[in-house]
Amino acid sequence: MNELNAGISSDVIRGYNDTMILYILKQEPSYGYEISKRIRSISEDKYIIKETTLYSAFSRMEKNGYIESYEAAGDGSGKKRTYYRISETGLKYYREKCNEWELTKDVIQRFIDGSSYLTMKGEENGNN
Amino acid sequence: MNELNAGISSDVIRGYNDTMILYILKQEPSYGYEISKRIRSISEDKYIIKETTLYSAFSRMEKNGYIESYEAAGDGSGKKRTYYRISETGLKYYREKCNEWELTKDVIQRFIDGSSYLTMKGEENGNN
DNA sequence: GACGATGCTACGTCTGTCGTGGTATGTGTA
DNA sequence: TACACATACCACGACAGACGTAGCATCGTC
Repeated sequence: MNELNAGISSDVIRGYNDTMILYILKQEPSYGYEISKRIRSISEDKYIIKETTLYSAFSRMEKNGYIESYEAAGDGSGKKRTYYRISETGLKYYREKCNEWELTKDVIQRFIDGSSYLTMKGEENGNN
Repeated sequence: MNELNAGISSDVIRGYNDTMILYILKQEPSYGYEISKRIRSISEDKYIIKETTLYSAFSRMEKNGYIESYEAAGDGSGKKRTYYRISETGLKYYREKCNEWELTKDVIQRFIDGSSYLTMKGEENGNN
């Protein structure tokens, strides 16, 4: 099955892809392919962002002024890449999303049956 | 002033409205207006579900077999209401969403600055 | 009978995600 | 030379959930 993101529905991540990308760019400028790999590795393969999602996020965020792009050749090779760096606005946006996340997480958590059902190990699904 | 849900973007909640509704119905059958108020009160006014969102969730979930509806008059009045009760499938779905939530929460958290988990500094580094 | 609270529905728009498919360069290898 | 494969990016369009707007009907009250 193509469901690489096992157990993670994109509907939840929706709206947080931008945040993830900004988190990467906050550390240092980067480009599409590498960001995609970083996200995958940070999440320990639990989340793999789709290419189209990634690039549409780039153009959206650049339009919003959260990131800026510039052309550059990578290593010794002549391969051109589009690098992105985070802007001040982007950093501010990222921090807002972090705050929002704490809030939202708290709210959703109230509607989740947590530890109790997990401890009694009563899982009847073939999900993994 | 329609921004009643201060600080909470619907993009995050997206996909978890169903879960919230099922959480309410898991306790006892209920109907639209009351569920809406329950969600508002449980979240301490931090999240207020839109009417259209609520009712479209009903029809979606009924179509999926997660809930069942029945007509009933409420209190002494002759007002007809459409009550919903959760089904076995719905309960199973709810539990899956709970599991998914724990997973997703953990993943997103890795891209968020500001919590204590950062202080322990054991994060991903040059690990690739 | 005007009003607000309750209770529900129809219709259409918007936005983020993602499937499909395409372009182009660099590297390995046979 | 040929080819596969990883890298690197993009256009197009479909889809689904959230939501804005609008409407309808009932009930209690003043």
